[in-house]
Amino acid sequence: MNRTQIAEVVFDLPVAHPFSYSVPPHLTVVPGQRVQAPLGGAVRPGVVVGLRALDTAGVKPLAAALEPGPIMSRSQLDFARWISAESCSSLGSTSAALLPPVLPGEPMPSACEWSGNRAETPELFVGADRLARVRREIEAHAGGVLLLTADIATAADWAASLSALGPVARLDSGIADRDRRRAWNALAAGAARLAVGTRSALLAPIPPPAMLVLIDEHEAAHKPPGAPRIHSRDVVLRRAALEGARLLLPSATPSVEIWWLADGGRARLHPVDPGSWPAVSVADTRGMLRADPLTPALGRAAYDALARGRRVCLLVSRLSSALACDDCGSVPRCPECGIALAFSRVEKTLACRFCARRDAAPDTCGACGGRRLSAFGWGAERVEHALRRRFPRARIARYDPDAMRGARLAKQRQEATGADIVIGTRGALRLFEPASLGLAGFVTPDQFLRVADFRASERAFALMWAAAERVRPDGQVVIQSQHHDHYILRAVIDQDRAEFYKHELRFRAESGYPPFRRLCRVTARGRSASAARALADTCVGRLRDARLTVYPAIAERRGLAWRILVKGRADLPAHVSRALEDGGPADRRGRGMIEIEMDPVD
DNA sequence: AGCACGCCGACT
DNA sequence: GTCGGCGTGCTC
Repeated sequence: MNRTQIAEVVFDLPVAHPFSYSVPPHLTVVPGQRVQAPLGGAVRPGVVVGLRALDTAGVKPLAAALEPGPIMSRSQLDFARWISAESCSSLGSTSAALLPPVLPGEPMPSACEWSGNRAETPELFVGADRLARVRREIEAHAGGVLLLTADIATAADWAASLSALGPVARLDSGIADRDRRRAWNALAAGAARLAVGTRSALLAPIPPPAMLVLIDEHEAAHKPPGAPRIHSRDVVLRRAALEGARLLLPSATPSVEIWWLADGGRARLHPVDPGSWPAVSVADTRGMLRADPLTPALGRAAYDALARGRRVCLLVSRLSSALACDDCGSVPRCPECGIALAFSRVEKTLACRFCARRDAAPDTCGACGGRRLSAFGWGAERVEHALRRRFPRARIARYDPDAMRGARLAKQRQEATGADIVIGTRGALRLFEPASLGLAGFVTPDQFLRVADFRASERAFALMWAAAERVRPDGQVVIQSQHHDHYILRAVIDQDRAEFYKHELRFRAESGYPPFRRLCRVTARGRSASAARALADTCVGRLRDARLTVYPAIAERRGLAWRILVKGRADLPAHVSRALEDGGPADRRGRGMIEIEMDPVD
């Protein structure tokens, strides 16, 4: 029997284990190198993750090396392993998502190892001058810089702006494969010092001493669909520690997780330049908003702004799914979980998304006995109609960049750019520079406060803060709300972030939400309702056996899918993977499929 | 994820 | 009698 070298190879598949191949005598491969290997009748690209000596029984040979050397150093491969474990994604899918395209004929610069002997404290920049300060830090930094954004458009802006400081390697998918790959090589070879990208750049080789920058750390877009299911914030925190890199986090409204780190001295909050702040007021809507989306206060503010030739942005939300009392403003909440109960108009029920609680919707308000309970909806269309009647001579446009793409979006954008009044969702704020608007108005923000999601308050706070930053110092922000004393509103009125985080952290601690506990969502799908149910029951049983906090499964898609929420500590991914075995993002066991989503953001 | 091998309905 | 539906299971 021949003793040869065996290469362990992972592929872009939802399969947890590597596949073994013999290394033909004419080939030399090392861990971290990309290869071609036969699998399931076809030759597919994969990554060598290990080598060992063994007999060759029943093993096929590698077909070819895709590149002359490893694309990942030992440090990068270990780090990819960590990301894979932490996100319950396969190592193959993780590597495929975080490595540049293969280009035959390109040279392979050697990828360097990370030293990480002195861990730096992550740094928060939250003030009005945060981007200018981060830019100065980048300018002053001697080594390489990796700057990550949540979307391609922002990456393009940064690449353009940083090019004044030297060659910029763009690593996001907004540029051609060839250029992206060359940018990666330029970095590894030390020919470029500045790198800009989105999450696909998380593994990029940066010349030491490295500096990492994550723009708008709080953005949910830092955890886009697709493997690996992990927020870029968690990745850069780890990478900075391993690599001994400085990590800069500019964000007007950091995530509660990051603020908590700063509270505990594990992140450093740089001195804050508060910047200018408009007058923020709450317009009481109790008993209003039946026939008109504008309270007298907001209507007057819009009139004044238009009369002074200033622009107006009205923020609306997508449809509400919670119930509220029109008389006292109270919202039915889950007694167990503390979150607003989701209202289903069709089924006439109130349901909690976290525990499986589901009750018939009441006829009267539990707090004041009022009989007017409604899930109200002032969507963009209805608001626009009402405003056209009220301001017949104003140029009014709707803008909802998250709901459309392509030519329709471009057209809408153009109309919105020239409009006096823009009605839009959160993406509409991107149209406006800081301190440029005459008025920002929130039509029915109570819907944000009521969304059946514990992160809703964080998002509402971020949105209101972002709106206020875009209003001129002599302009106004008007928030129409029944909750005039809500801590989010107080924090925005007083321009006091700490006020928000103090309350939010107390709520999270009391209810056992992140950052104090970790969450995982397991989805069990089946062909039939009974198969799905059985699979879900199996999962719940195994997770309970692992002594994790497991909430009862909630049916979706008429019983074809079941959502299971699991709570645990920092080591939750390992426990969930072990409990469900081979748990990939879409592990098929028998007749069904399991999906594991660590730290869900929605 | 692909892709092959499996056992039950309408066609030349 | 075969062609083909997709349900199930494997890929080194």
